[in-house]
Amino acid sequence: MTDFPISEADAANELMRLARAIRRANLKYHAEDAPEISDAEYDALMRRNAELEGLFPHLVRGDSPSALVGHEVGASPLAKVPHEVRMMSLDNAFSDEEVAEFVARVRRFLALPEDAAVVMTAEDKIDGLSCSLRYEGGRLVRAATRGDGSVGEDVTANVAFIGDIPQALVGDDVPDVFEVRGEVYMARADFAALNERQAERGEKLFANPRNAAAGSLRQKDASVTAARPLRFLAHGWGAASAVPGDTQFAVMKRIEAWGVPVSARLVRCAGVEEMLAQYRSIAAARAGLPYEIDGVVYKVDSLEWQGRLGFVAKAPRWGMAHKFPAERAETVVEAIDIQVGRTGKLTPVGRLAPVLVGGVTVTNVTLHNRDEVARLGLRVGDRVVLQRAGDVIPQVVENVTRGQKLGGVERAPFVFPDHCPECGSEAVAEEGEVDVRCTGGLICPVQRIERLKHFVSRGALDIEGLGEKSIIQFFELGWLERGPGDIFRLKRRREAILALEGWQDKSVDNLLMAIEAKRQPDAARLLFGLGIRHVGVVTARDLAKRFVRLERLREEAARLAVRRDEAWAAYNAAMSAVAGDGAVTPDQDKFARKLAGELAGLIGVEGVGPEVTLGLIEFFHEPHNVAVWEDILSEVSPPDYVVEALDSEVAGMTVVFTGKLETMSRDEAKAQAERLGARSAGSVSAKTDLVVAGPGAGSKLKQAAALGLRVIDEAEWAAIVARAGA
DNA sequence: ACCCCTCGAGTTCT
DNA sequence: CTCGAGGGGT
Repeated sequence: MTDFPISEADAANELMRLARAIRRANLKYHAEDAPEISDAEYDALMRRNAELEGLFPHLVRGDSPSALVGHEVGASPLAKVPHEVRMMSLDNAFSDEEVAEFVARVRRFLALPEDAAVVMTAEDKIDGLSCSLRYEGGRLVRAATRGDGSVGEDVTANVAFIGDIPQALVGDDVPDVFEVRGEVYMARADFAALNERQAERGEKLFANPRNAAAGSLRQKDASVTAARPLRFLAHGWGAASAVPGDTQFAVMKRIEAWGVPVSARLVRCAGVEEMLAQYRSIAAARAGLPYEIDGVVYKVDSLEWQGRLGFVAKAPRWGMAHKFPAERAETVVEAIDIQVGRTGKLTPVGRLAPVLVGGVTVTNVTLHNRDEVARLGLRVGDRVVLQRAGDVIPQVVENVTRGQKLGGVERAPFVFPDHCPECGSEAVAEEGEVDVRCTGGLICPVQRIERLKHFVSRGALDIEGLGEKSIIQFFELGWLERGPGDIFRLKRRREAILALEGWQDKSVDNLLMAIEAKRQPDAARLLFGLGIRHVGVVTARDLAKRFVRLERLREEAARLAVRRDEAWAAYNAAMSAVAGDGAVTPDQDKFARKLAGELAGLIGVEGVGPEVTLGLIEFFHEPHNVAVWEDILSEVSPPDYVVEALDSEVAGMTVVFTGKLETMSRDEAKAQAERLGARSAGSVSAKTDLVVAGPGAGSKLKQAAALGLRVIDEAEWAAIVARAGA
């Protein structure tokens, strides 16, 4: 026997550490464009790994880095750049009423009196692509596209050719760090000239200036960008070590003074009337502007108010885009197909004679559901008016030939199917529901594929390079038979994948690397990826926050399932003498609802009511789901879900606000609690840690007293917030 | 018993 | 982006 210089146990240990270190290095290298270790160090790790694997072939790990090529793997055309401050989008308004509503909402949230003046800025909204320019010490160090809002793409080299974007900001008040945010766009005249050139050279034409700008900026080869006439207008800022002013308007003026263009139509408005006047003035000027715009953006001018208003899921509460009416077009519905989604929902889709709407050719349009088709009285062959809602998703506005014969020929009405077109199972609409669903569940191959797609999708595990095509391909080969866990076993099929058409060494490595990178997935994303009914991104996050480890959530769901079954059995035993059995009686239904409500109370997460609770119980009750879940957990281990919150004395507490609050609205108080790492609940219970009571508090205060809870007033709350430094 | 808001689910095209 | 529906407040 050979005398090894290292024991087998030590080698196994070291291999594990190496796998982890190399994985981490790869991640840093690709995802964040900020390598932690040098190439030489990286190579040393790889060599040591290969050496140990040579000594102990039976210790080669399933996730061995040696199966994967190194640093160049996963290299996408443009490097990823995380945004220090998320790039948000804005809520849209399409009518004067919605604008008035927006101002009223701001007033309500800030608890301002009805007649208090709310100053807003207004400016034209350019149809380009958002870009963030980071200046450090006044010099441009990085330019990034918006991406998904959290992570964008590095276009630093590309924007070097945009004359509007200075390489350095000029002024004695330029902060150390300042990110200018704005829109990269192509002027109309330049767009026309570019397309002319493209036509002359027989190259592809761009559909509109927006696409031309996007295509020109996101180039791996920056020299292509150099030849394209791009421009830039600032409309805000992101991360900043200091903000030069206390109003939106003042800061924009400073940015302009530092040398970055700002819209000439940026103004301040004293109220709804002035905002709408500005909207109309910009709308009138629209055709004569050098660039394309799709609306007007309003922002609360006071930065202090902006801070208090904060954000909802993906947009600030202090801004709004007032869009121009959408362009419309007419076309013919040539067919109506039925699609099956991951939840089994049957969605009718109209196949259209191609038509240009708002700069894009549209050939498909969702018809949503059975009722919508009926509402439009839609039959194959009808002419319809289309518009792109919010200038993006096409929708049918009107059926022009409703009920008419076509060339004297009567057409059959569209019959919505009562069986799944994919698996033949019965398709039904639940009592009181609009959606028709395939009842096949996991029998239905399309549902299974859709669930897999959901699992790897951007909001869930976000496995790059595993798209619809590959999923279908692998699924049909039976490689994803057991469920999402199979994805993590694909590496055993490396050779088999390589043998498939369209797969090269490099693409397989990229894929396997992307999969390996998700061995420690974010618990909330994993939970979301399971596709539990009514559990979306937000709820998944809230649940993960509450349970920290997903296994605890599963246990709780299992406990609740037992509780439900017992309560249900007891109820039916007691009632059987009276009601008899058969279909669910109204009383039974009422009891079931009440029971679900009580169980929801035990979960104790805001936003999780009876329906969501039932979704959780049923998911973890179904043996097949549990098997899938355990299978996934045998492959991945999500770290405990701990959210970083501002350090405060109420972190981890459950706070209830009651009574009238004087200096802030309820929503604002709740948002503050979240920021301090506390949960805000709607009602007082034994789980409540702290009650913030304003004047006029009633039953909740009594309850709090009965439970002996700590009760404070608004001023004390404000002090806690201040101490946390929020 | 309602009303408002937020969340979930499905979808378009490049 | 829009729609419907769930949750929570009034």
